[in-house]
Amino acid sequence: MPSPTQKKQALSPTRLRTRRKLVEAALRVMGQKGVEGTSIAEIRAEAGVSFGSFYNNFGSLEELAQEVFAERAMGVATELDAIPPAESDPAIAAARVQRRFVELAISDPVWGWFLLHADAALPQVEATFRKRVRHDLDRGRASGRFIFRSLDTTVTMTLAALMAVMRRILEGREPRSAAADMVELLLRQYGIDREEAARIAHPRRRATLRG
Amino acid sequence: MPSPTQKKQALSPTRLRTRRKLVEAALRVMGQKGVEGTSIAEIRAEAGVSFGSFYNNFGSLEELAQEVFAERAMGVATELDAIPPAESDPAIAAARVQRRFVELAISDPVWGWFLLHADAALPQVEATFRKRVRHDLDRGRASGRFIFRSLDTTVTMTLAALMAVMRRILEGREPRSAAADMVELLLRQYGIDREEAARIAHPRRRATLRG
DNA sequence: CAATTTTTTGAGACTACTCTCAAAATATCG
DNA sequence: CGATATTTTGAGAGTAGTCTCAAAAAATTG
Repeated sequence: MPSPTQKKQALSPTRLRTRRKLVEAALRVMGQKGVEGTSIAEIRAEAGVSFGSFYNNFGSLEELAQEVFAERAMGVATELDAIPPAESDPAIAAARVQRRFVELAISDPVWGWFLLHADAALPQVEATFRKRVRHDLDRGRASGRFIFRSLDTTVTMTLAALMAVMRRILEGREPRSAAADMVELLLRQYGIDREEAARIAHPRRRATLRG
Repeated sequence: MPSPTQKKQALSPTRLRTRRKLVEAALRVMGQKGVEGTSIAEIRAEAGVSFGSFYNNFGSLEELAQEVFAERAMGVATELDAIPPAESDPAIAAARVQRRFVELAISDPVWGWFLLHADAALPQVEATFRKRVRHDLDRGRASGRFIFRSLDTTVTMTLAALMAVMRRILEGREPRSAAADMVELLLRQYGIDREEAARIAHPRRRATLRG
């Protein structure tokens, strides 16, 4: 037994392969049926390993789900950090990150659906994204670019918008262009005026509005 | 057996009392554990009736959940329709309805939690509220008061905001005042400018903003 | 390659739930 | 009140899933 202070006892290649099968199977199955709607039996079957192997690697379904999220989320974070090499305008930076986040999910629906289900089931998911959004909005406000009363409420609404619009697009109920429309509405929330919000959210399109 | 065309064969008082017990038990238990996280066994126990009586009244948990929602939602709709006796400004009307909606839920947390869980589990819930929000926003846009690109996306974001802010307040993570802050941000989304959004969302408070 | 350690395997014990139905209780009615 | 119809009851059969552990298989090591 590894001592509790030892964070990672190097895992044998064999064990690592089994873990990998489970993590990948979990991403697929949980993406389809939700974290709570999935049984260990299903994941074990999809992964092609035995019950024993599941328990040899994870203590519960939730632990496995957390591992799936942790692995993928790290990749997404790296991707998002790489976008604006050095963008000084918080509005442009936020717009790019938000838009890319939604587009990542819709270009990889298995991940997108997993994320939506995990968001409802794992507190860690909301906490992770909340931290990042809060940081971005706080900087924008500190610089005077964003104007709003409550940081918490603005963060809550931003996260809710990201997830809801992502879901609607994945369901095929809204077009991909909804991502840019969402960004425009979020910028307005942050106190950016209508014309500028349109320009930033739709860099190429003419900023015409019905209304 | 009543013919399928007959919508409602009048239910006997005895049967009605059993239904009532089940509906009220379901509201409580599902509010706490979620629609999907609740078993028939739990509700039956909470209601103090037998398994047989459950099946004599409802075909499934989901059917019972729908009945709970249908009954309560009707009451809420009536309440919301009664608010602005004749408010012509769509912005003021929307602000009042949205704020009252959140306040209804937080003043009756059992209902609030049921609603949040049901929103995730029953398609009918989202459909019901969506219809109403869509109607209100569409009128506001037609009158020229609201300006936005996509009605669908704006509706999606509004519903997401209502549910998310309601949840955060019920969790005790945001103050009750978050409801008004939310309304202010939603009005900005609809194209109302900052000063006016502040005035409408916070009728009594001085409209001072940090930023 | 034989001994040792690690990992996998899956049948089986257990738990939790769903759904049924014959009998009992209750309500209704002439 | 006695006869009939309605409703409730709960034990029990069936299903689906969790978790365990002794034995088998595979990997590692001297």
